[in-house]
Amino acid sequence: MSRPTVAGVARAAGVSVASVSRVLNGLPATEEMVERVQRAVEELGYVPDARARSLKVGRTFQLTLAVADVGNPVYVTMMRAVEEVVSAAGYRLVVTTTGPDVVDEVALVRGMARGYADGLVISPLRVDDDLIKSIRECDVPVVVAGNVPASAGVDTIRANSPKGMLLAVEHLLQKGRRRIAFLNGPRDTVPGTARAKGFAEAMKANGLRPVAEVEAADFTFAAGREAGRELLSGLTAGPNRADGRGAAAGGRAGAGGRGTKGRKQVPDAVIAANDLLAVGLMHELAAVGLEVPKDVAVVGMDDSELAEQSFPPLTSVNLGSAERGRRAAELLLARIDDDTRTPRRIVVQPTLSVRRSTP
Amino acid sequence: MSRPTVAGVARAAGVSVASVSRVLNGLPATEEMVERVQRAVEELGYVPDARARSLKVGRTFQLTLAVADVGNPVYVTMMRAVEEVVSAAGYRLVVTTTGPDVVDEVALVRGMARGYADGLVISPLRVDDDLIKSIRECDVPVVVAGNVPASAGVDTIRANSPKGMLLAVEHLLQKGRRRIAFLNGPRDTVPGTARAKGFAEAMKANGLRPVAEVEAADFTFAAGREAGRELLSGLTAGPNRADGRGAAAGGRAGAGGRGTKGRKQVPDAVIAANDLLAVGLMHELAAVGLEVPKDVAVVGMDDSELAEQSFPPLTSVNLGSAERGRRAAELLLARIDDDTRTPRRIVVQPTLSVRRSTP
DNA sequence: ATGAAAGCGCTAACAA
DNA sequence: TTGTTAGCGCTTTCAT
Repeated sequence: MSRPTVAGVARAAGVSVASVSRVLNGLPATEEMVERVQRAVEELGYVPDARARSLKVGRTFQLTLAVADVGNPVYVTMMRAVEEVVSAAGYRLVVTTTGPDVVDEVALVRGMARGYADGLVISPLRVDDDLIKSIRECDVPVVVAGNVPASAGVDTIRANSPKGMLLAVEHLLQKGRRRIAFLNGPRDTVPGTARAKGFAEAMKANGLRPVAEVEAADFTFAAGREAGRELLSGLTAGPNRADGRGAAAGGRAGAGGRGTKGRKQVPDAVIAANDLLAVGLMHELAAVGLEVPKDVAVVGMDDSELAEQSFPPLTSVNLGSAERGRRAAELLLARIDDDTRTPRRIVVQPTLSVRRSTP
Repeated sequence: MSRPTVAGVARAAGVSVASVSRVLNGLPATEEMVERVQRAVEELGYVPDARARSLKVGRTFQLTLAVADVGNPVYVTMMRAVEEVVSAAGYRLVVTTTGPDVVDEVALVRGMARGYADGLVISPLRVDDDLIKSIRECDVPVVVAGNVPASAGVDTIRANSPKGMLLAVEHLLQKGRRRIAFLNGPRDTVPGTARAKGFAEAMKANGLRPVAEVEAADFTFAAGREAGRELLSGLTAGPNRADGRGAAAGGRAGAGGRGTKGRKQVPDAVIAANDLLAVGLMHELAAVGLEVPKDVAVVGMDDSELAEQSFPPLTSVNLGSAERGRRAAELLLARIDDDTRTPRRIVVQPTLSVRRSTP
């Protein structure tokens, strides 16, 4: 036979469906009533149907967290923080993956109207007007963990990348490194843009010019290796290299040719836009016989679990992923509670986690 | 104003709700009808409510994947594989975390009766009779990615840990390493038990006795470091160590005292029960000045993304996480399709991914 | 081909 | 305090 419903429980207990519902929801009832219902529930193994319930009450008590890539350890940190807050508030958290394309992000936000959950925390990799529009029009509250324009009018928790870059640059400077290169992720992403801007500002503020800049195709380990290879081949290639790769790479390598001496310099430090890229780079450094941190210091960003797992452990800018996750969740809960509050934009300040990849 | 419903669309289009539903579901209708409904849908920005729909049709077109720890990279691999299969079949995948306790796993399985999804893939860390019972009684199909007894009568995809251990041991042997130690995870877990058994068998089959065995508190990096420290302190401690840690550690360190010469041996190889533990161990090896692979070779298990990210890259037993994920998803879809088929138990065979952590 | 109406399982008025 | 009943938004007979 099929799953029992309130009606089945009511029949078994010899009471009305309303009474069953009341007991189940802890509303006032006589002791005997509670007793009878609970026994019937027990006997039948009754479990209420969340869909029917949410159809009626208009809430699912589920919240969704959408991230671009489950393989990026920064999301692990964030997920844990969000989970903690929402489960404490009695919500179930479900995680979905969007992939790197903005159209998939938009589809996900639009899809929230189907009633899967009562709210959404999304950390978008790429943002366009469509996405912002879909967020504003979304039937359920959305908070963005990432950078969207203030004009968008949505709740936002974001990191302070420029400040983080400043921490990284000044730390390196303090350690006597001045030939700093930058390994960014795709510049057409939200973090990619922010990091690029932050890096440029931080260097300028300290009177430095980048030794080289390369852009990885993704915020992944594999892309980090590839871009790292590009960065290094442009620098270690002799003037009369046969295969011409050095020149080719130099062509894509931003400021690579504009060293202070008018020719290429080997960097004594590299800042990577996230930890995965940094670790990828370190593999390439090892491959060409450069030692970290002796020959080249490396700084990552995100201060994810990977930073302490990597070898040598990676100095990394902590952009507050845990705190951003926590506060994003809190903001979402607050908005679910009161949808009229004006959108907030919270900025979480970075710190630097110094480990052995810098001297 | 509120979200539009079929009724609203019907009114706007000047047709009946039934016709709206039909057009939305691609059932036969005149061209004009389709046209009118679609325009109304467009205008109102109508999105059907998935809860109401699933309440009626009895299906959610959502599938759940439950893992113990999102921080474990082996689940990333599995998640990707599952996602690919289920999305190709038109299902949405949602991921939830159970945590390490069996009671939480049971609660999750029981909770599936609420109708969150049409099926569940669960990779349980710990299994007891309650869990098996809950799986058997679950209202929606469940497939287990892990090892449960055949008597449980549930669909299962599991790895072949013993075979994997054999690959690891024989690889080390072939590289001339014979003083092999074992760094396991908690033995009261499914993988912990399987690995321990497999390791013992593989060693015995090759006429070897373990140099040491330690058990980490969790399958995490931190626990790997701690257990690694224990392993090494038991071995590097002199006979008259002042703080007594060497002895204490030796006490917990399984066969640590039963070397072939009647006293402790320094291992020339360590097999770890997963990649996170292996990486944690490598940090401790470095801390005491032992080089990988020169002094000590290290083999991990899972062949996760971390194995190639680690430095040196980690030789790891590929237990087929991607294939297990893929086949688990396929099995789930098949069972949703036909709930009468007899439960299958599929075993995925391991391979060895040799990297630089072994000579 | 289209419309009217029943009903999925639940909760919340309202009535008793 | 308890029971009766309407209805959440949708699909699906059953008539037309």
